[in-house]
Amino acid sequence: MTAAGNHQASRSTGRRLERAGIRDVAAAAGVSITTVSDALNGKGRLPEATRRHVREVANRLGYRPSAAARTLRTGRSGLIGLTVTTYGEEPFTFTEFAYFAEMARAATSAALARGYALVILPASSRHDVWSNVALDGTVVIDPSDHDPVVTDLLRQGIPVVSDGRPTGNLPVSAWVDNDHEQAVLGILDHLADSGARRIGLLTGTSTDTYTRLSTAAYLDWCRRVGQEPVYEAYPAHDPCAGAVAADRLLARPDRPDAVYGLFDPNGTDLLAAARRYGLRVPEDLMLVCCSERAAYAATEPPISTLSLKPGRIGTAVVQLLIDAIEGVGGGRPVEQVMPTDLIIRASSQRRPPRAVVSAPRAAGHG
Amino acid sequence: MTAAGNHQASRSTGRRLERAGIRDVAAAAGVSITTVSDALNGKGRLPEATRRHVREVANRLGYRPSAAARTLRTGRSGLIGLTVTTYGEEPFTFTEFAYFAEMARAATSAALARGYALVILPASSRHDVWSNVALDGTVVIDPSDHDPVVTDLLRQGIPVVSDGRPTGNLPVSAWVDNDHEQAVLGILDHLADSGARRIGLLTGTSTDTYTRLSTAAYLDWCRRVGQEPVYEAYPAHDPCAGAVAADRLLARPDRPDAVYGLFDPNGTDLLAAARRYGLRVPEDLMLVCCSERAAYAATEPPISTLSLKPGRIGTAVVQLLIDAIEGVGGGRPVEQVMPTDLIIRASSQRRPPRAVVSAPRAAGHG
DNA sequence: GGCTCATGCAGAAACGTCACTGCGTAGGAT
DNA sequence: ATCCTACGCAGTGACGTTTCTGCATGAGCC
Repeated sequence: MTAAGNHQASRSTGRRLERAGIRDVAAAAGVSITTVSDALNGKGRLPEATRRHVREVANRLGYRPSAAARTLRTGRSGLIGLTVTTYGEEPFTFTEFAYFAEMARAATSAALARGYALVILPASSRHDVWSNVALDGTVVIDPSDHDPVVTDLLRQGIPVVSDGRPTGNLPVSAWVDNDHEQAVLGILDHLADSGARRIGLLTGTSTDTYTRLSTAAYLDWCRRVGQEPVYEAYPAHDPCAGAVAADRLLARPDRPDAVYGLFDPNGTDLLAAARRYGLRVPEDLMLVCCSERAAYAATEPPISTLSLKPGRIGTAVVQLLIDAIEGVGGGRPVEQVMPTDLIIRASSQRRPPRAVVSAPRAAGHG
Repeated sequence: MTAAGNHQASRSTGRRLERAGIRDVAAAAGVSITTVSDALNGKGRLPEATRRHVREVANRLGYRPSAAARTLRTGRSGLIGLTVTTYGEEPFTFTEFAYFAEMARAATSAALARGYALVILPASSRHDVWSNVALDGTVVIDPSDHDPVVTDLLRQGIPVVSDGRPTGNLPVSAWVDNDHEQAVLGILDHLADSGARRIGLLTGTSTDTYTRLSTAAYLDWCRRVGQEPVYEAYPAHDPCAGAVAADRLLARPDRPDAVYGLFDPNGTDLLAAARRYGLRVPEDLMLVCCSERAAYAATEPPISTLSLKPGRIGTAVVQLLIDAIEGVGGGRPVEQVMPTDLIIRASSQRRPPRAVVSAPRAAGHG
């Protein structure tokens, strides 16, 4: 008696009747396991009649292939991780909430369209959770310098694509990022065009690429147009520090008449600070900040924002990752730079003179 | 020569050196596979010295147990699905975006704390994606009447917990929902307390439980206090229809002096409609709507909202689901009703008389 | 008519883990 | 001295697929 014979026997007798397996289908259809597998997966050399018959029987038995077994055998799970950096206990960063939500939405769509599903895995999760799920690849948002999880994944040969240029020399498989320099230059030009004479920057103290590139672009622009830089830096992960920094920036003797804030809450913080100093927006102070919040369209006045288009980023990141998983397009690292969108609202446009009733300001252009 | 012997031999020779398996650890540690498994999983009867040694070797080899193999063997994947109903192509409903985002955030946290990860799976996803991932259970948000995916999962014996009472007699394992009647009654009482004489309702035409219960509670309240109901219903999934319905409601001869809108965009829609008719909020018209949008705190005036506390719901749903998966707490269906939060802002509070300069209104309380 | 070759399918070996069974040994009880 | 038990570990069979290999059968060709 062969091992297979033993197996069949034990199966037909002592088994509690759970889901139908491929063996059950094979038996019911009067064919072999191989034939069932081939028929359902469109492989092998089978006449259409056999395929149809097998499909029919499988359907009748309500057969669902075991994802676990398939994954074990093929080495592919069809799952990709979505890792989001965390600052506290909670999985998402508060300040980047809208960004993440939109990005995740797009990523989910893109993954689904190619037959993959997304698993949400905060970087801070317990290690056992990470190793408990079979991932074909991972998207990681703003990986920190030498992220242990990322290096671990890469060492296992699992592709990792990052949203945001990786800092240090984290050897990710590919990355997607916005053109931050271009974005900052565009904003500064826009503010200057609107009549700003001295443009300030609210930036961060951390060394991540976004902050670095944006600040560098600002300093560069200042040098080019001959403006003395006016900026305050604060730890971006601390919301209170942001409000304080906004206040400090407007309290300076060389107070700017326009400010760009690099982080999501800067808009409201700057608006509040402006109110405290009796500055009208945009007459006395023009504002732009980088944010995805729809709420900035409804503030008084509405605040111009730089959108990083997280949807586009999410889609691109997933496409790149799946390409890497499936071995499409070489195997070399890919770098993709995406444009941003400047949404111009009232806060960065001086009202047309005809509607302005207030007295001309001293700082007004002369 | 035994089969195992064969196996070992083929392994030591022709295998391409990928990740270390449990066998490699066993060999390196000089123990059996069983011992490795027991040592790492805290089972069996092993002295602490052996456990430590095995752990050490495993660590040195960078051993990561194969999630797929473990899932296949144990029947547990540690994955739970998060299904969200879709109206269009995109995975999330636009009008419930903020709700979903917050709910998903909390659900992710709760799942992670118990060693599970969340997989995002829109209900409309291709069937092959669903059957390609081994789920221990699923959270489904607002399941429709006889959702084929849900019934399919249940037939497979996979626990399903729903956010929102299931319509029809969908036999979910458990559900969590807000106390919608209580919420509506609370809002109506609040508006009446603030001086509203005729409270209108903006509701939906669909038959989901939320709409049904809320509308019924409204009608009930009207009957009790002796007010003639004033409401407009529209297909909630169509944002344009919402704006039209808001307009219609304010155009009626028996125009209400306060309105509660059941859906997220109703606040802005009603505000816009009020402006068109020259109605001041809250002096001429008080507004409340059900929404999680933070933006309603920054509108002019800020709009009172009913928060369903999606975070609490998400946590509860996941706890219930994992309890069901792990067989905790009987196996009987559980129903859990959660309270809501009414966030009172300017739109539903008549300004204190001292600050009001405008002429007394005809509808003023007599 | 024997040869090759394509066709249609069956057998069986993995994939890597967990858990059941079982076996030898040491130490305490009788 | 003998038996019993607890201990520490090894062997091995699933879990349910996919896939490589291989065996028949019948058709086409010289």
